[in-house]
Amino acid sequence: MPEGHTIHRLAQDYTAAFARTAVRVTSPQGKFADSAALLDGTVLTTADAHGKHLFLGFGAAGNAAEYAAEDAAWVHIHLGLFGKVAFGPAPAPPPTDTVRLRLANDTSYVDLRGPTTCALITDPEKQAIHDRLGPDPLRPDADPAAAHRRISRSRTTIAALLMDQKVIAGVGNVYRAEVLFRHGIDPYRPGKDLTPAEWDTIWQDLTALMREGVRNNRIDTVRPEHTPEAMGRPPRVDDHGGEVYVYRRANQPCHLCGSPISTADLAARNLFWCPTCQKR
DNA sequence: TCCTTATGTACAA
DNA sequence: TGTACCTAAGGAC
Repeated sequence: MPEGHTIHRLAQDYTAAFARTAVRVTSPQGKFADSAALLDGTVLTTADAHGKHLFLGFGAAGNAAEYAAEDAAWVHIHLGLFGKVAFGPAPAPPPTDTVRLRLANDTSYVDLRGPTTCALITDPEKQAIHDRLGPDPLRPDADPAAAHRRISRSRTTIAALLMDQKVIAGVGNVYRAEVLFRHGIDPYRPGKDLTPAEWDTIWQDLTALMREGVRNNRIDTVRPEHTPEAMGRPPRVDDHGGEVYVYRRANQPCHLCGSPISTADLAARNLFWCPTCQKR
Protein backbone atom coordinates (compact mmCIF):
# COMPACT_ATOMS: atom_id res chain seq x y z
CA MET A 1 0.00 0.00 0.00
CA PRO A 2 2.69 2.48 0.70
CA GLU A 3 3.02 5.59 -1.39
CA GLY A 4 3.13 9.00 0.25
CA HIS A 5 -0.64 9.31 0.64
CA THR A 6 -0.67 6.14 2.79
CA ILE A 7 1.97 7.53 5.12
CA HIS A 8 0.26 10.89 5.56
CA ARG A 9 -2.98 9.08 6.28
CA LEU A 10 -1.20 6.95 8.87
CA ALA A 11 0.17 10.08 10.54
CA GLN A 12 -3.41 11.34 10.86
CA ASP A 13 -4.67 8.01 12.13
CA TYR A 14 -1.89 7.53 14.71
CA THR A 15 -2.59 11.08 15.91
CA ALA A 16 -6.33 10.55 16.15
CA ALA A 17 -6.00 7.32 18.10
CA PHE A 18 -3.02 8.03 20.38
CA ALA A 19 -1.95 11.68 20.57
CA ARG A 20 -1.76 13.13 24.08
CA THR A 21 -2.22 9.74 25.68
CA ALA A 22 0.21 7.54 27.55
CA VAL A 23 0.84 4.54 25.37
CA ARG A 24 1.78 0.96 26.07
CA VAL A 25 4.57 0.14 23.65
CA THR A 26 5.67 -3.41 22.86
CA SER A 27 7.50 -5.35 20.18
CA PRO A 28 6.09 -8.88 20.22
CA GLN A 29 8.41 -9.85 17.38
CA GLY A 30 11.37 -8.64 19.45
CA LYS A 31 13.35 -6.63 16.91
CA PHE A 32 12.29 -3.32 18.50
CA ALA A 33 12.01 -4.62 22.04
CA ASP A 34 14.73 -2.51 23.70
CA SER A 35 13.39 0.73 22.26
CA ALA A 36 9.81 -0.27 22.99
CA ALA A 37 10.75 -0.73 26.65
CA LEU A 38 12.24 2.77 26.75
CA LEU A 39 9.10 4.31 25.27
CA ASP A 40 6.56 2.23 27.19
CA GLY A 41 4.24 4.43 29.23
CA THR A 42 5.30 7.71 27.63
CA VAL A 43 3.00 10.13 25.82
CA LEU A 44 2.68 10.17 22.06
CA THR A 45 2.79 13.86 21.22
CA THR A 46 2.64 14.03 17.45
CA ALA A 47 3.03 12.21 14.15
CA ASP A 48 4.75 13.62 11.11
CA ALA A 49 5.14 12.39 7.51
CA HIS A 50 7.58 13.33 4.78
CA GLY A 51 7.29 11.33 1.59
CA LYS A 52 7.16 7.68 2.58
CA HIS A 53 8.76 8.27 5.99
CA LEU A 54 6.61 8.32 9.13
CA PHE A 55 7.74 9.78 12.45
CA LEU A 56 5.98 9.19 15.76
CA GLY A 57 6.93 11.75 18.39
CA PHE A 58 7.05 10.76 22.04
CA GLY A 59 7.22 13.33 24.82
CA ALA A 60 9.79 13.89 27.47
CA ALA A 61 7.87 11.91 30.07
CA GLY A 62 9.25 8.73 31.50
CA ASN A 63 12.03 6.55 30.31
CA ALA A 64 12.44 8.22 26.93
CA ALA A 65 13.87 11.31 28.61
CA GLU A 66 17.43 10.44 27.73
CA TYR A 67 16.46 10.62 24.06
CA ALA A 68 14.45 13.77 24.52
CA ALA A 69 16.80 16.60 25.33
CA GLU A 70 14.95 18.78 22.82
CA ASP A 71 11.62 17.30 23.96
CA ALA A 72 11.27 14.58 21.39
CA ALA A 73 12.16 10.98 20.83
CA TRP A 74 11.05 9.84 17.43
CA VAL A 75 10.15 6.44 16.11
CA HIS A 76 11.17 6.45 12.46
CA ILE A 77 9.04 4.08 10.36
CA HIS A 78 9.41 3.19 6.69
CA LEU A 79 7.05 0.52 5.36
CA GLY A 80 9.19 -0.46 2.40
CA LEU A 81 7.38 -2.66 -0.07
CA PHE A 82 5.68 -5.01 2.39
CA GLY A 83 5.08 -3.08 5.58
CA LYS A 84 1.53 -2.92 6.89
CA VAL A 85 -0.28 -1.13 9.71
CA ALA A 86 -3.51 -2.30 11.28
CA PHE A 87 -5.63 -0.31 13.77
CA GLY A 88 -8.31 -1.75 16.00
CA PRO A 89 -10.37 -0.96 19.10
CA ALA A 90 -9.30 -1.93 22.61
CA PRO A 91 -8.92 -4.49 23.97
CA ALA A 92 -6.05 -5.55 21.74
CA PRO A 93 -6.07 -9.23 20.81
CA PRO A 94 -2.96 -11.33 21.46
CA PRO A 95 -0.38 -10.21 18.90
CA THR A 96 0.99 -12.48 16.19
CA ASP A 97 4.73 -13.02 16.26
CA THR A 98 5.25 -10.76 13.23
CA VAL A 99 4.17 -7.58 15.03
CA ARG A 100 7.26 -5.36 15.14
CA LEU A 101 5.58 -2.55 17.05
CA ARG A 102 2.31 -2.39 18.95
CA LEU A 103 0.90 0.75 20.52
CA ALA A 104 -2.08 0.43 22.83
CA ASN A 105 -4.12 2.72 25.05
CA ASP A 106 -7.54 2.50 26.67
CA THR A 107 -9.43 2.89 23.41
CA SER A 108 -7.22 1.61 20.57
CA TYR A 109 -4.31 -0.49 19.46
CA VAL A 110 -2.21 -0.44 16.30
CA ASP A 111 0.14 -3.08 14.94
CA LEU A 112 3.06 -2.54 12.57
CA ARG A 113 4.31 -5.51 10.54
CA GLY A 114 7.08 -5.96 8.03
CA PRO A 115 8.55 -2.44 7.91
CA THR A 116 11.91 -1.93 6.30
CA THR A 117 12.70 0.58 9.07
CA CYS A 118 11.47 0.93 12.65
CA ALA A 119 14.04 2.76 14.75
CA LEU A 120 14.27 5.15 17.69
CA ILE A 121 16.01 8.33 16.54
CA THR A 122 16.87 11.75 17.89
CA ASP A 123 15.67 15.10 16.65
CA PRO A 124 18.89 15.82 14.68
CA GLU A 125 18.65 12.38 13.08
CA LYS A 126 15.09 13.16 12.03
CA GLN A 127 16.25 16.46 10.58
CA ALA A 128 18.91 14.69 8.54
CA ILE A 129 16.21 12.53 6.96
CA HIS A 130 14.17 15.61 6.01
CA ASP A 131 17.30 17.16 4.54
CA ARG A 132 17.93 14.31 2.15
CA LEU A 133 14.32 14.14 0.91
CA GLY A 134 12.94 16.26 -1.89
CA PRO A 135 9.77 18.35 -1.64
CA ASP A 136 6.61 16.41 -0.75
CA PRO A 137 3.42 17.54 -2.52
CA LEU A 138 1.50 16.73 0.66
CA ARG A 139 3.56 19.04 2.90
CA PRO A 140 2.54 22.69 3.04
CA ASP A 141 6.16 23.88 3.04
CA ALA A 142 7.02 22.01 -0.17
CA ASP A 143 8.89 23.91 -2.88
CA PRO A 144 8.13 22.51 -6.35
CA ALA A 145 10.82 24.71 -7.89
CA ALA A 146 13.48 22.75 -5.98
CA ALA A 147 12.33 19.59 -7.73
CA HIS A 148 12.21 21.31 -11.09
CA ARG A 149 15.76 22.57 -10.75
CA ARG A 150 17.01 18.99 -10.51
CA ILE A 151 14.73 17.66 -13.23
CA SER A 152 15.57 20.41 -15.69
CA ARG A 153 19.28 19.66 -15.36
CA SER A 154 19.02 15.90 -15.75
CA ARG A 155 19.22 13.60 -18.75
CA THR A 156 17.66 10.83 -16.62
CA THR A 157 14.17 9.78 -17.69
CA ILE A 158 11.26 11.53 -16.04
CA ALA A 159 10.01 8.09 -14.95
CA ALA A 160 13.18 7.51 -12.92
CA LEU A 161 13.28 11.08 -11.58
CA LEU A 162 9.71 10.84 -10.25
CA MET A 163 10.71 7.77 -8.22
CA ASP A 164 13.85 9.43 -6.84
CA GLN A 165 12.92 10.53 -3.32
CA LYS A 166 15.71 13.13 -3.32
CA VAL A 167 13.97 14.83 -6.26
CA ILE A 168 10.36 14.54 -5.09
CA ALA A 169 9.21 12.71 -1.98
CA GLY A 170 6.17 10.46 -1.77
CA VAL A 171 5.59 9.49 -5.40
CA GLY A 172 5.67 5.73 -5.99
CA ASN A 173 5.10 3.38 -8.88
CA VAL A 174 1.35 4.02 -9.16
CA TYR A 175 1.35 7.82 -9.01
CA ARG A 176 4.34 7.92 -11.36
CA ALA A 177 2.62 5.88 -14.06
CA GLU A 178 -0.70 7.63 -13.65
CA VAL A 179 0.47 11.24 -13.57
CA LEU A 180 2.59 10.74 -16.69
CA PHE A 181 -0.43 9.26 -18.46
CA ARG A 182 -2.71 12.08 -17.35
CA HIS A 183 -0.38 14.60 -18.95
CA GLY A 184 0.48 12.65 -22.07
CA ILE A 185 4.19 12.42 -21.27
CA ASP A 186 6.28 9.44 -22.36
CA PRO A 187 8.04 7.94 -19.31
CA TYR A 188 11.35 7.80 -21.19
CA ARG A 189 11.48 11.51 -21.85
CA PRO A 190 14.64 13.05 -20.34
CA GLY A 191 13.96 15.33 -17.40
CA LYS A 192 15.62 18.28 -19.11
CA ASP A 193 13.08 18.09 -21.94
CA LEU A 194 10.16 18.73 -19.59
CA THR A 195 8.93 22.32 -19.90
CA PRO A 196 8.42 24.41 -16.75
CA ALA A 197 4.72 24.54 -17.60
CA GLU A 198 4.55 20.75 -17.79
CA TRP A 199 6.28 20.42 -14.42
CA ASP A 200 3.96 22.95 -12.87
CA THR A 201 0.95 21.01 -14.12
CA ILE A 202 2.36 17.69 -12.92
CA TRP A 203 3.04 19.11 -9.45
CA GLN A 204 -0.42 20.65 -9.12
CA ASP A 205 -1.99 17.41 -10.27
CA LEU A 206 0.07 15.25 -7.90
CA THR A 207 -0.92 17.52 -5.03
CA ALA A 208 -4.61 17.10 -5.82
CA LEU A 209 -4.40 13.36 -6.53
CA MET A 210 -2.38 12.61 -3.40
CA ARG A 211 -4.66 14.71 -1.19
CA GLU A 212 -7.58 12.71 -2.47
CA GLY A 213 -5.51 9.59 -1.81
CA VAL A 214 -5.08 10.60 1.84
CA ARG A 215 -8.81 11.30 2.14
CA ASN A 216 -9.93 8.01 0.60
CA ASN A 217 -6.95 5.90 1.66
CA ARG A 218 -6.55 4.63 -1.90
CA ILE A 219 -5.32 5.77 -5.28
CA ASP A 220 -7.91 6.82 -7.86
CA THR A 221 -6.69 8.67 -10.91
CA VAL A 222 -9.35 8.47 -13.62
CA ARG A 223 -11.16 11.68 -14.48
CA PRO A 224 -14.96 11.74 -14.05
CA GLU A 225 -15.53 11.17 -17.78
CA HIS A 226 -13.44 7.97 -17.68
CA THR A 227 -14.97 6.21 -14.70
CA PRO A 228 -16.52 2.78 -15.32
CA GLU A 229 -20.00 4.29 -14.94
CA ALA A 230 -19.31 7.13 -17.37
CA MET A 231 -17.79 4.82 -19.97
CA GLY A 232 -20.03 1.81 -19.40
CA ARG A 233 -17.05 -0.45 -18.83
CA PRO A 234 -16.67 -2.98 -16.03
CA PRO A 235 -15.00 -1.66 -12.86
CA ARG A 236 -11.52 -2.78 -11.98
CA VAL A 237 -11.26 -6.18 -10.36
CA ASP A 238 -8.00 -6.06 -8.48
CA ASP A 239 -6.83 -6.26 -4.89
CA HIS A 240 -5.53 -2.78 -5.41
CA GLY A 241 -8.82 -0.96 -5.32
CA GLY A 242 -8.78 2.38 -7.13
CA GLU A 243 -9.56 3.20 -10.73
CA VAL A 244 -6.44 3.87 -12.81
CA TYR A 245 -5.47 4.43 -16.45
CA VAL A 246 -2.34 2.33 -16.89
CA TYR A 247 -0.93 0.89 -13.65
CA ARG A 248 -0.98 -2.93 -13.84
CA ARG A 249 -3.04 -2.79 -17.02
CA ALA A 250 -0.42 -4.30 -19.38
CA ASN A 251 -1.94 -5.39 -22.71
CA GLN A 252 -5.39 -4.12 -21.76
CA PRO A 253 -6.93 -1.41 -23.94
CA CYS A 254 -6.22 2.23 -23.10
CA HIS A 255 -9.36 3.94 -21.72
CA LEU A 256 -8.76 6.83 -24.12
CA CYS A 257 -7.53 5.36 -27.40
CA GLY A 258 -7.89 1.58 -27.11
CA SER A 259 -4.18 0.84 -27.72
CA PRO A 260 -2.79 -2.00 -25.60
CA ILE A 261 -1.02 -0.59 -22.53
CA SER A 262 2.75 -1.16 -22.65
CA THR A 263 4.92 -2.42 -19.83
CA ALA A 264 8.66 -2.57 -19.24
CA ASP A 265 11.24 -3.04 -16.54
CA LEU A 266 12.84 0.18 -15.40
CA ALA A 267 15.32 0.04 -12.53
CA ALA A 268 13.74 -3.18 -11.24
CA ARG A 269 10.23 -1.71 -11.17
CA ASN A 270 7.32 -2.24 -13.53
CA LEU A 271 6.59 0.68 -15.77
CA PHE A 272 3.22 1.08 -17.52
CA TRP A 273 2.22 3.58 -20.22
CA CYS A 274 0.12 4.08 -23.32
CA PRO A 275 2.38 4.20 -26.37
CA THR A 276 -0.21 6.24 -28.30
CA CYS A 277 -1.36 8.81 -25.74
CA GLN A 278 2.05 9.58 -24.22
CA LYS A 279 4.58 11.57 -26.26
CA ARG A 280 8.33 12.02 -26.07
C1' DT B 1 1.30 -26.38 -0.01
C1' DC B 2 4.29 -24.06 -2.86
C1' DC B 3 5.38 -20.25 -5.95
C1' DT B 4 4.96 -15.56 -7.45
C1' DT B 5 4.23 -10.98 -6.76
C1' DA B 6 4.04 -6.28 -4.60
C1' DT B 7 2.28 0.88 -4.02
C1' DG B 8 10.46 0.34 -1.57
C1' DT B 9 15.16 1.21 -0.41
C1' DA B 10 20.07 0.38 0.62
C1' DC B 11 24.24 -1.41 -0.24
C1' DA B 12 27.91 -4.10 -2.79
C1' DA B 13 30.51 -4.79 -6.88
C1' DT C 1 23.11 -3.82 -12.07
C1' DG C 2 22.22 -7.21 -8.82
C1' DT C 3 20.85 -8.67 -4.38
C1' DA C 4 19.13 -8.60 0.30
C1' DC C 5 15.47 -7.51 3.39
C1' DC C 6 10.69 -7.69 5.36
C1' DT C 7 5.26 -10.01 5.00
C1' DA C 8 0.89 -11.66 3.14
C1' DA C 9 -2.25 -12.54 -0.52
C1' DG C 10 -3.52 -14.88 -4.61
C1' DG C 11 -3.00 -18.37 -7.90
C1' DA C 12 -1.20 -22.66 -9.45
C1' DC C 13 -0.82 -27.33 -8.28
